[in-house]
Amino acid sequence: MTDMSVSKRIAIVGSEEATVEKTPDRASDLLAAAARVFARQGFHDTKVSDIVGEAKVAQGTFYLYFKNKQDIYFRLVSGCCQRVLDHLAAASAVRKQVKTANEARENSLRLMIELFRLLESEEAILRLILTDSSSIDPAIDKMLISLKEALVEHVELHLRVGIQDGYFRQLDTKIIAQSMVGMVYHLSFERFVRGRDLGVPLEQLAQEIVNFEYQGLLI
Amino acid sequence: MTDMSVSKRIAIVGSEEATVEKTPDRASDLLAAAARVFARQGFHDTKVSDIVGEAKVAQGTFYLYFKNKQDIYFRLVSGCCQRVLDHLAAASAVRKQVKTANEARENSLRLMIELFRLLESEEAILRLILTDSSSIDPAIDKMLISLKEALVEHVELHLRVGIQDGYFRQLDTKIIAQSMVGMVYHLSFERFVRGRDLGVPLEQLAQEIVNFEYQGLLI
Amino acid sequence: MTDMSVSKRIAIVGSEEATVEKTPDRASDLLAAAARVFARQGFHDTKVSDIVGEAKVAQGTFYLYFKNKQDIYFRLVSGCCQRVLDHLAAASAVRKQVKTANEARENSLRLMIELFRLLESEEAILRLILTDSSSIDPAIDKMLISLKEALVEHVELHLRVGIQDGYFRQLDTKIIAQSMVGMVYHLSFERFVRGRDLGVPLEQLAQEIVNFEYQGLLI
Amino acid sequence: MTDMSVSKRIAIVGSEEATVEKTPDRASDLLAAAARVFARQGFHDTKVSDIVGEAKVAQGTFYLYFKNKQDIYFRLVSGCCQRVLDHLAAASAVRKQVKTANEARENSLRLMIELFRLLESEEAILRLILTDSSSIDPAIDKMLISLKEALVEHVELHLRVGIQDGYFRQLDTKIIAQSMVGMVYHLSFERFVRGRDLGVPLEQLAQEIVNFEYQGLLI
DNA sequence: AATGAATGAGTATTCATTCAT
DNA sequence: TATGAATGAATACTCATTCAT
Repeated sequence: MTDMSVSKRIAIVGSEEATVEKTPDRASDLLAAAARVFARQGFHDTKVSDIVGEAKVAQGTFYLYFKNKQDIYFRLVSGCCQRVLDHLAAASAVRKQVKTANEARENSLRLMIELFRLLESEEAILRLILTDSSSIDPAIDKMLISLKEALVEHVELHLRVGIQDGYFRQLDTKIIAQSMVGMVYHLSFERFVRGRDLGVPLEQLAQEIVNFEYQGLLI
Repeated sequence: MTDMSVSKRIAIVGSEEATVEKTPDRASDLLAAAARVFARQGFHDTKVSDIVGEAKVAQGTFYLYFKNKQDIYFRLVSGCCQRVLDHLAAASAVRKQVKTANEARENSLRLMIELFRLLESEEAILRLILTDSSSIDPAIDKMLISLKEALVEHVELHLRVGIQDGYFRQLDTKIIAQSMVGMVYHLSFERFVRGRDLGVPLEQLAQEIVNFEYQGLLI
Repeated sequence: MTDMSVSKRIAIVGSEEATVEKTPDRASDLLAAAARVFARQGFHDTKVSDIVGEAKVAQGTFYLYFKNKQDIYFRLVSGCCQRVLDHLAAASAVRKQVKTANEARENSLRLMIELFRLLESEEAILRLILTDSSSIDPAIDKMLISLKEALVEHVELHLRVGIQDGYFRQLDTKIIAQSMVGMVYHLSFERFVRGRDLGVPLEQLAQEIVNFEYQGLLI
Repeated sequence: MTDMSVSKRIAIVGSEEATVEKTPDRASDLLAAAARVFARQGFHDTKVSDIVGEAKVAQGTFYLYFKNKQDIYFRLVSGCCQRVLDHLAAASAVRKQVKTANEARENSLRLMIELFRLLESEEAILRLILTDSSSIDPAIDKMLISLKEALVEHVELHLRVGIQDGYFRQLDTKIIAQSMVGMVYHLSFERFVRGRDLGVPLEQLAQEIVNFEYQGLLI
C-alpha cells in the first residue's frame, strides 16, 4: 500500500506485461521493506538484518544501495517530505485567485482535505516522521524542520493575504500559523499514526478544523 | 547543587545544617544527572556511563537505585507528567465558578499562562517528552498518551460546559479539543525545545492563542 | 600502456597493427595493475576491487585469470624472484675464470652493480618482497626463502673458491655469506624501498660495499 | 620464556609470597597472550578473540586495556624497541674509554654478544618486528625506523671515532654503518626467527662477524 | 551502601568469491 | 570471454549489567 515511487516506475506501455511482475529493483525492494519494518518496530529497534530479511535479499546487498541504516531511513523520510512539499507548491499556485473570505474558506477546506489525503497515503512514513525521527541524523532533523517551516510559511502567507484583503482580523501571523500547523500535525498523528479516526470521515474532520480556524469557539 | 526539583524538596529550615551541605541522596543525584545528559544527547545516545559520570558515582551505584536506563528515563518523564496532571487537577477545581463567555476566556488565558510557566520550568524533561520518548518503553508511551488524554479531556469538558452554557457554538468537542491540545504541544515545542520565542513574551503568546481559539481568524 | 614486463612481450613487428593498439591481455593488465596497487597500499590494504578498478576490468574478470588475491601476489613475486635467479645463474657462469684476488674483487663489483641495477628495475615488487610478503601464503614464504638461499649459496661458493685459491682467509663461509646477503638486502631496502640513496650513485655504493667486504674496517 | 616485563614487576620484598602467585593483572596477561598468539599466527591472522581466548579473559576485557588490535601490537613492539634502545644507551656510555684498534674490537665483540643475547631473550617479539610489522600502523613503522636509525647512528659514531683515532680506514660511514646493521638484522632473523643457528654458538657467531667487519675477506 | 573491574551478548559492515546473463 | 550484481561468512567493538570486594 506504500507508494515507494522512488524507482520501479515501470512504464507498462503495452507489450510484455509478463515482465512486469518481476522487475528486480533491489533498491526499491529494500526501501519498501524498510518502510514496513521501521513502521512496525521503529528505527532503533530495527536491525539491518530485519530489513534484508523482509526484502529477502542478502545482508551485503543492503550496502550496495545504502550507506547504512540512517541512509535508508533518510531516503524514506526525504522522499515523503519531498512529496508533501511538491503538493504544497502546487497548492500555492492555485491560491492566487482568492478574493473573499468565503473563497478563502473553501480554498482552505479543499487544501486541508487534499493534505490529509496525501498524508493518509503516506501513513507508514508519516508514522516514522511523527514518532521516531529525532536524533537519528542531523540531516533528518534539518529536513523535518524545513518541512515544518515550509508549512508554516505557507499558512502565514495565507494569513497575511487575508489580513490585507480585510477578511482576517489583525493577528500575529507567526504565532497563529504555528498554531494551525500544530493542529494539523497533532490531528494527523491521532488519525494516521494512532489510528483514531475521532468518529468522523476525513472530509468532516477537515470541515470542523476549518470552521474552528475561521470562527473560533464563540457563538 | 542539583537543579532538579524531582524529589527531596526537603526544607531543612533551621536545624542540622551539617547534613544540608551534602545530602547524600544518590537517587536524586542520578535523576538530576540523567535529566541533564538525556536533554543534551537524547535517550539513545546516552550511555549509563555518561549518567554516572555526570553524577560522579560509580557504575554499579546506578543499579542500586534504578533497574536500567529505561527505568530512570521513565521516572524522569513520569515525574514531569505527574506535575502537569496535578496542575491540571488544581485548575479543574477552580473552573466551576465560570458562568459567562468573558469569565471563560479569562479563565482560559490564566490557565494557558500557568501551563506555559509550568512547562517552561520543566524544559529539560519537556525536551525528552517531545522529541525522544517514542519506542523506549511501552510504559512511557502509555503514560504520555494518558497525559495527552487528560489534557484533551480537560479541554473537552471546558468546551461542553461552554456549549451547554450557550457561549460556545455547537462543535465537535473531540476534534476541537484535540486541535487545541495540538496547538499547545506544538507551540511548547517551538518555544521550549527549539528555543524560538516567536518574538513575544509568554503572556502575549497565551493571549494570541486564546484570542484565536475564541474568535477564530475572521474579523 | 602496461609498465609490466611480466609476460606477453609480443613483438608484433610488422603485420596487423590493428591488434597492437589494444592487446587485450587481461592477465597482464591485471598483473600490472596489481603491482601498482600493492606497492601503494600493501597486500592487506588492497582489495580485489582496487585491482580491477586500476585495471579497468570487471570484478569477475579477475577470477578468470587468478585463483584469488594471494595467487596474483604470488605470481608477481615469483616472477621477480625468477628474474633474479636467472640473473644469478648467468653470473655464476662467468665466475669460472677468476684466478686472483683482484679479479675476484672486480668480478664482485661488477656483479653487485648488476644486481643493484636489476633490483632497481624491480622496485615496485621489491617493495612487496621486502616489506609485505610474510604470512600471506606459505608458497610465497618458501619462494622467498629459496631465493635468499640461492643468493647465500652463490656467495658461499664464491667464498670457498677464494679460500681454496688462497686469497680469502679462513672463515665460516655460511656465516659470512649470510652476512653479505644481509648487507645487500638491507641496503636495497634503504635505497629502493625507502628511497634513501645515502648520498652516492649506485656504482659508488657497490664500490664501498665491496671495499668493506674485502678489506674490512681496519687500515 | 618471554619476558613481558611491562608490568607485573611485583616487588617480592619479603613478606607474603602467597599473593605473588596470583596478582591479577589483566593488561599483562593480555600482553603476554598477545605476544604468544602474534608470534604463532602473525598480526593479520590473529583475531582479538584469539588473544582473549589465550589470556582466558572476556572479549570486553580486552577493550578495557587496549584501544584495538593495533594498540596491543604497538605496545608489544614499542616495549621491545625501548629495551633495545636502553641497552644501546648503556653501551654508548661505556665506549668512551676505547683508544686502540684492539680495544675497539674487543668492545665491538662484547656489544655484539650482548645485543644478540638481548635479542634472543626477545625472540617472540623480534619475530613480529622482523616479519610482520609493516603496514600495520604508521606509528609502528616510525618506531621501527627510529630503532634502526638509532642503531645506525650508534655504529656510525663508532666508525667515525675509529677513523679519527687512526685505526679505521677512510670509508663512507653512512653506507658501512647501514651495511653492518644489515648484517646484524639478517643474522638475527636467521637465528632467532628462522631458528637456524648456523652451527655455532652465539659467541662464535659474534666473533666471526666482528672478524669479518674488522679484517674483511682478504688474507 | 558503594565500588568499578569484568563480562559477553548483540550487530553493523566489509569484501572475497560466485554465477546468471 | 567478460560482466557486475548478489552473496553471506567473518569479526571488531560497544555497553548494559553483574558481583566480588
